Amino acid sequence: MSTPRTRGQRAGLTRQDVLTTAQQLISESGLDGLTMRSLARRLDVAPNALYSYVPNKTALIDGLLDEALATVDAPPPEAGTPADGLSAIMTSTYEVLLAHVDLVPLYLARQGARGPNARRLGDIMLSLLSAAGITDAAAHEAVRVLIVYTIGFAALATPPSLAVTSADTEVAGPHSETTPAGLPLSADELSANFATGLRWLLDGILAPTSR
Amino acid sequence: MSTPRTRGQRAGLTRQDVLTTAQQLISESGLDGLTMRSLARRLDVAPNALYSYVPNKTALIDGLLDEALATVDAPPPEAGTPADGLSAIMTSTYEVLLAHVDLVPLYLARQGARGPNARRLGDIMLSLLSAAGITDAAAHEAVRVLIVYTIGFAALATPPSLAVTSADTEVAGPHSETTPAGLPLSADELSANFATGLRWLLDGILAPTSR
DNA sequence: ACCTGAACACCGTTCAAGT
DNA sequence: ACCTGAACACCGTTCAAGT
Repeated sequence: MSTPRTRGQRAGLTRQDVLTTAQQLISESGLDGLTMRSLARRLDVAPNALYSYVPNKTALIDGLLDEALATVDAPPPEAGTPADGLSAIMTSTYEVLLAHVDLVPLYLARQGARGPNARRLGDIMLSLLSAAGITDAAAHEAVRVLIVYTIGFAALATPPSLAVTSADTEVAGPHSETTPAGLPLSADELSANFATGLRWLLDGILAPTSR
Repeated sequence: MSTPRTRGQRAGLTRQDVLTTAQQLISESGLDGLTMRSLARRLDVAPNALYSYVPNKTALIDGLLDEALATVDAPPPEAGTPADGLSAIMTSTYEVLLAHVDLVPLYLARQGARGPNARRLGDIMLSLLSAAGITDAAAHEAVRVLIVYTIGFAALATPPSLAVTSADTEVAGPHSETTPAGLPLSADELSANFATGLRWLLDGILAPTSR
């Protein structure tokens, strides 16, 4: 638009530019605010220019997910008890997810991302469990439960229908009621709720020989 | 296509036809197999004819979600202990979700559906908790934890990238490895995993004065 | 009320060509 | 290697018109 580039001229993009701007678009206008075309528009290139940096939209989103996970604070495996370590890593993950609420539905849709950072976190969790004497199948069970619980809970904090556009639900009766489980909660209440359930899970996981 | 209807002729559709066929399309070809246009094609009507039965695609999907939840087996609140009742209702929900794997990402995206059937299940859970002496905020906490856990776990059983089209991930090295948490599990293993975590949660929730 | 025709404003992606 | 132009095969939704 502004600088009318012609045929052979370069825009000087990098893959980082593409990812960063994509995240910006999502932050600004939600999940469907990000299209290959809107992204290209923002970067001031033609839509198909993006395919020099990303094989397709799916890969672009995978990149976003993994980039967010990179900021999860993984405590050194030696410090503290395994329970504390697991609690810390899940809580940090929860907070990172909250900082990227709009990505949460995507994590859920592809059940937890597959990138290198996801693997890194999984490995740390396994080593913490191993230090607590839990290995093999039982350890993998525990990891799955914890991941599912954490992402799922982050989804609760996600404003309903981020990805949904026209949500003109019919006007309710006299009292417009709360959601199924009485959803309107503060972020603090939800965090406390998360912590409570996490403790239950960790107690169960780490209980001597599964109770 | 087949019977060339003209201007004023009716196709004789019902809302049920629309919902049923929509579910068929999803079962056959996944989430992006369902578009307003593909649905209309299957029903042999023009795309905009659907808007006589459904205000938009979002509402259509909400209808699908609630219809699935209608089949959840809610045990009579009197039979057995609250723990058994809660376990039964969550297990039934889990099974229903597994029977509709392709809908799970949608449940997650809108965090648990809002229809009448969702409300019905929530109310039953609350009354079971109440019978166990858990009310108010604590009860709502527990409901949220259980719902999130159940939907989240169903997501684990969902084949990765149901909604993702072109998943030509790069070919791995010598050994094509497992997913982050070692995902390739049988349905039975996952169900057992679900049951284990559910027990942990119920133990925590129903423990005398939160331990 | 239920349906069609035609259109609007979009999508993601590919193919060929330029430097 | 990086980019544009142009096109393909789609979307969801609306508006006007027919019976």
